Amino acid sequence: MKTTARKFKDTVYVELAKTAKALGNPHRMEIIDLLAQGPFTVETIARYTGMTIANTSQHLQVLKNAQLVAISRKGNYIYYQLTGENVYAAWASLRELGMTHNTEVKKAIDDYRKGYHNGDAVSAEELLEKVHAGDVIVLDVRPEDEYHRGHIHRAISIPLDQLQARIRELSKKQEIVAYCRGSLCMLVEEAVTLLKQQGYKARKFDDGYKDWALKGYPTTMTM
Amino acid sequence: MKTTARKFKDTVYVELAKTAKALGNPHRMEIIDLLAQGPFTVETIARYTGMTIANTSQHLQVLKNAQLVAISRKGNYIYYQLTGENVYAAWASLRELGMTHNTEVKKAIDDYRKGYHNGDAVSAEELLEKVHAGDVIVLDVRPEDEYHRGHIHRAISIPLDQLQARIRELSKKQEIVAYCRGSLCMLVEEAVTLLKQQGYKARKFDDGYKDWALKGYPTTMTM
DNA sequence: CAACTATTCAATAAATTTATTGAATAGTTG
DNA sequence: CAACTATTCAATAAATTTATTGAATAGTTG
Repeated sequence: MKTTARKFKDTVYVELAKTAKALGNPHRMEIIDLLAQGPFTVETIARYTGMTIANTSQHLQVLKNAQLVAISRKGNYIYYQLTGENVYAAWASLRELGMTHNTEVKKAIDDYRKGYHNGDAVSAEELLEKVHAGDVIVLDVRPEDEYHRGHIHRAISIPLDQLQARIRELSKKQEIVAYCRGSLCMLVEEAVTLLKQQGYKARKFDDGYKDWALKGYPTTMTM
Repeated sequence: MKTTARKFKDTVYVELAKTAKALGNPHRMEIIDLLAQGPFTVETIARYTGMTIANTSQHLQVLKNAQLVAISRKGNYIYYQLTGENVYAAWASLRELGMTHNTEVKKAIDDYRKGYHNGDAVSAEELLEKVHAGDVIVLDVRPEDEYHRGHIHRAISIPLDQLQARIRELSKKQEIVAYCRGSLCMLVEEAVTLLKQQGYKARKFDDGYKDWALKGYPTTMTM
């Protein structure tokens, strides 16, 4: 009886460690972060992370073997995607852990944010109220395809690289809350800085799209 | 600007990967699982996990460097403990991920549970209602010191190894819900089997103490 | 402060992980 | 079905992780 219990534990811990190990590499961390936004091809992932295609493929195989990502074919391309919500949930709780416990991470975030002067962030609860009340422009600054795959309810899309050109579409009278992927995505900082420089009432959302969706707050797809 | 963003990301992903890596070893997984119950000495941890003292110490150093555990001295002994709740939270979400996605883990749990025939488990919500209503005996079968460090509100303590001797303390008329550490702790299975054999109305709690406490459900300390 | 004891350290060998290169493969398109 | 292209594979070298052993250390107790 005791030995069976020991064997059971051994199996479980070995397997859980494999999952953690699959996450335990900087490149794979970044891949998961990216794939949380939706499916991407090996080529896109490689370009995004600055790795070679072969190396990217290797890391994707590791994630696939750990059953953290799955593939689907569309035409000539293979798309990689997370196998489920709890993959991102686990990733997010590691990020959370890092952000509260890891001195280096805290320092890096502080340093980076210090470069901008964007004031206080809007919390998810606060934003939810504002969305319900309808007295806010919610601005999605991610690339357009990510917006179409899913965005905060009633948000409008102006990707960061088009923001300067399309800034007139926004009103200077209404409050604007901008958001991007998550608490490690800094597109939103650039967006808010740009908006404020030009006299818009802009604030940033504290979390990102995925965290919003994970809370079960209202989202929309337009595919 | 772009390069700074890249550098920021690199730092963060490298650090997050370190945290994941610190969790990415079967022994360390088990250590975290144990430390979630409270502080323990190197010697105790070594005995519990079946490792040598030196090797246990090495693994504890890894966890300490990753800021997942911290030490405190009491008399001649050094006690190791988790640095915070989100360490267990991250561990638990990895466990959750394993339990839903990992075929080996699911198989191991099924096989092990199959050895017992304890019927359906009681969910946390269900148990909370029962506790409020007061029409249930909540039975903590963990070692007594873990009980004293914190237990489900109104639970009584009979460690598994004393259960046979002290079984008369329980009533055959009232429903008994037994629990132990968590969803990977199998003490509760043995306890429920024993109780049912002797004619008690026993069921098992689906989660464990830590998961209950993490939900913010009522607990008591008796130290 | 001497004796004691829990814990850590340093060195080492074996095992595993990682990135790179160039070739192979598998699937699609017309 | 031939040509094409995205992706994977196999081999390799360098780097990292792991367990073990025996010695060293740091802190406590009386």
